[in-house]
Amino acid sequence: MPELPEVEVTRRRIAPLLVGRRISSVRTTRDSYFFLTKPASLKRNLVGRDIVDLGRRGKYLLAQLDDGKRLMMHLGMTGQLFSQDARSVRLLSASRRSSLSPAEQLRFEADEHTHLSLGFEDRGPRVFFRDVRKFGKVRLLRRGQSDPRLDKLGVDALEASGQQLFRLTRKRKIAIKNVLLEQSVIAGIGNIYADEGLFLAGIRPTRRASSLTRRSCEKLVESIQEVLLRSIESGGASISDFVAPDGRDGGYQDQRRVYARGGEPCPRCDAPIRRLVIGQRAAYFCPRCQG
DNA sequence: ATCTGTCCCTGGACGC
DNA sequence: TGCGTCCAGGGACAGA
Repeated sequence: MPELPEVEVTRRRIAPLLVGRRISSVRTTRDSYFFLTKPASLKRNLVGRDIVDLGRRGKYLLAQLDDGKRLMMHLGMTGQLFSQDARSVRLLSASRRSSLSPAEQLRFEADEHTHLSLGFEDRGPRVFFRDVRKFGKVRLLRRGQSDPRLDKLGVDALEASGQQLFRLTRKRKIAIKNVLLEQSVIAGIGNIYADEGLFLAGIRPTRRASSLTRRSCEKLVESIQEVLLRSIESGGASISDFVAPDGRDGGYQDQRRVYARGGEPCPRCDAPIRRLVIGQRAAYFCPRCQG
């Protein structure tokens, strides 16, 4: 479940394998809704281009090309962007692993989930974009062209202020947790960091958004940023599929306080962590600490 | 403008 | 061992 920290860790570690290299070959799976730009068009437009920069907005990655075009990528739920040299069991399903020898498991071969594969003129390692559930997206933007998905994004979570959150929640009657998940309000927060941030701020996820005071909004944004930064430092959260571009697991899954810890004792007060479904999504919180 | 429900997808966990 | 069922969830979209 790549959220801002996982996308940022991906950006930092894949950038050295993209920026400054010239694309010489593009392989894809067959067309599907994963491709906002058709595979044939991707190939046509990418081959021969240099990548000059790799940026991030919310959970989107944007690779800047030397001709002014941009490659927009979203990792969805299970997207993995990584080097051909990466080694990780997370790059192979359990059933696939079971039919391979230990030596074979160490060599990743592009499989049916590897929707985009870039080769480079320098003949160094290829870069793969793999996504089992295909909730990810890739699109080529022409020079100066934007995408409605980017246009709708709110302020990046690392740059948000409590003041902004306060203003944007005044008319919102739904649970604060659901507002945090809206990328049009603050971009980059997903289920894990919404729960973790709310825990750190001592705010119950079901709390009606408009009932938060200015002070609570400030505390909440500070808490979310603290959690996001700590996760980036630890390499992101490898709870199910996330793996860094070099094949390393993140470390934040072990630091998490409440997310996916239903029934376990609260790290602050020992009360059992509760699990609720809010807006069709699981939410974890401490019923005692989060008043 | 805001909110709710549904859908896309696949692998893994779990129960029988 | 194998099969069926449920769950995970980011985001687009339709309809209230």
